[in-house]
Amino acid sequence: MLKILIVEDEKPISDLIVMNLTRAGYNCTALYDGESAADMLETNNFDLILLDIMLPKINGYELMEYIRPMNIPVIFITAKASLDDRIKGLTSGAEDYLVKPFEIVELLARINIVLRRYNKTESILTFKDITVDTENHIVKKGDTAVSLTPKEFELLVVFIRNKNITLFRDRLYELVWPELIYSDELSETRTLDLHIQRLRKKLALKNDLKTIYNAGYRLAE
Amino acid sequence: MLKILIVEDEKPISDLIVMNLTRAGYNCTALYDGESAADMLETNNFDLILLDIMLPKINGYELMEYIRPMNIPVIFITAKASLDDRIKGLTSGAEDYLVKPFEIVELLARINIVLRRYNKTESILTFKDITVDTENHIVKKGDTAVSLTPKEFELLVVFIRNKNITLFRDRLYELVWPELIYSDELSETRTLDLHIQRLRKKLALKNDLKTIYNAGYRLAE
DNA sequence: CCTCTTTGTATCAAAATTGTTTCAAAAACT
DNA sequence: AGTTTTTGAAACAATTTTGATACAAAGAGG
Repeated sequence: MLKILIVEDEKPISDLIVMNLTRAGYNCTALYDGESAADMLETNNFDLILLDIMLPKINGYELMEYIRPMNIPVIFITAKASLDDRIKGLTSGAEDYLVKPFEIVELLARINIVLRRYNKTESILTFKDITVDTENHIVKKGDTAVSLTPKEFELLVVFIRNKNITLFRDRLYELVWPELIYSDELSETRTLDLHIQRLRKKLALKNDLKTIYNAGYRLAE
Repeated sequence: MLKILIVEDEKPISDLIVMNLTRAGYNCTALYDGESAADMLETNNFDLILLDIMLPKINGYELMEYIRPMNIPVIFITAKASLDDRIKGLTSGAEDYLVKPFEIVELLARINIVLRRYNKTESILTFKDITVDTENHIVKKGDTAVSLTPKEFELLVVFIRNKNITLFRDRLYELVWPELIYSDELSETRTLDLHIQRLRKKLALKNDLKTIYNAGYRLAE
């Protein structure tokens, strides 16, 4: 499980982030000032840091200097919308930044991008009793191996990487059948439905992989 | 919660705006001159600014120059109805303008439009114990998920985005059944009533979603 | 109280969307 | 080349959503 450190002094915001990242499958640690963050980094390893600029004791920029040699990706969180800050944040070594207030979905998307860039994507994904080894293309339901075709495998990975998020039909075609999105009739093909059906059958996902009528599908716990 | 900055030196008008916007679910900050507005913008982030033209210290146009690089949408408020001002207001980068005295409903409608144009619509809406996640198409009453059909969902979103506002039948058809407004018989269809009924039943909104006889409906707390 | 207008509700069929089966073409593998 | 596997098209079935119809109930105004 990937570990994310959240350094944000506004408790409500921090809680919101922690709740959502936890639900998305990350191991979260929340701290409320720069000093304890520095301490924590002494002894613990993280895959990503979300860092507020305005912090008590040690501020975000100062902490950044401390983090840089560790080669851990950082996404800045800032309340200030000024362009200066944006530039300063990025040049000080952050991978990305978000301006408060931000959408959770936006945050999740940025985290995904940054982790991928750092090759910190997990090779073992899980959903309930389903385990997916993305490196070796092995899928297990409980202890028994399930053989999936390539497309089925891709689709499953997309769903697990986006669990609890509604994936619209368009989006799914974009992710799994990118070659189709510029051909005309996405609306007339039953391809997606077919693969959904196959996944549901092979992995007994009838109740977990939900249909969102007139929208798409969602893998929910 | 979306944050709106109101810069208006006439206290009664400012209070009126704040009261109504707060009731509509926005986080409001009221300031009474251009200088303190500029200060506030240094450190805080807003999703929209309502800006009076005639202000003490720094006037609206001058402040506008300051705001422009921040890429925050601005709606001008002006007591002057002259065409010159209209043109000047819009060309100086404002998204819209309102001439005093204006109707609150008008203001709310303009705000809605501008925020949508800037993609600053919130993805999580709430009304009492009802939560609507517009990105994931999830509706919850308390902790239990409620499944709504697409039209029901759209209608609910409209009501929550316009809570405490009476939505006239015409307006509701315009927003949820835009394809119908140019067909003739809106008056003879019971479609809206049906969906209202369904929303009331599914979400126990009998007392909150009120019928305004000979007008429309209002979702009120 | 009566009438007219407007709104609420139950029922049901049409329309839209999704699920399923079958099967042939394409791709991958011997 | 022959076999197996994978993929998606086509056709059809099932399900869900939607709105029409018809009638009941409620409000307004005399």
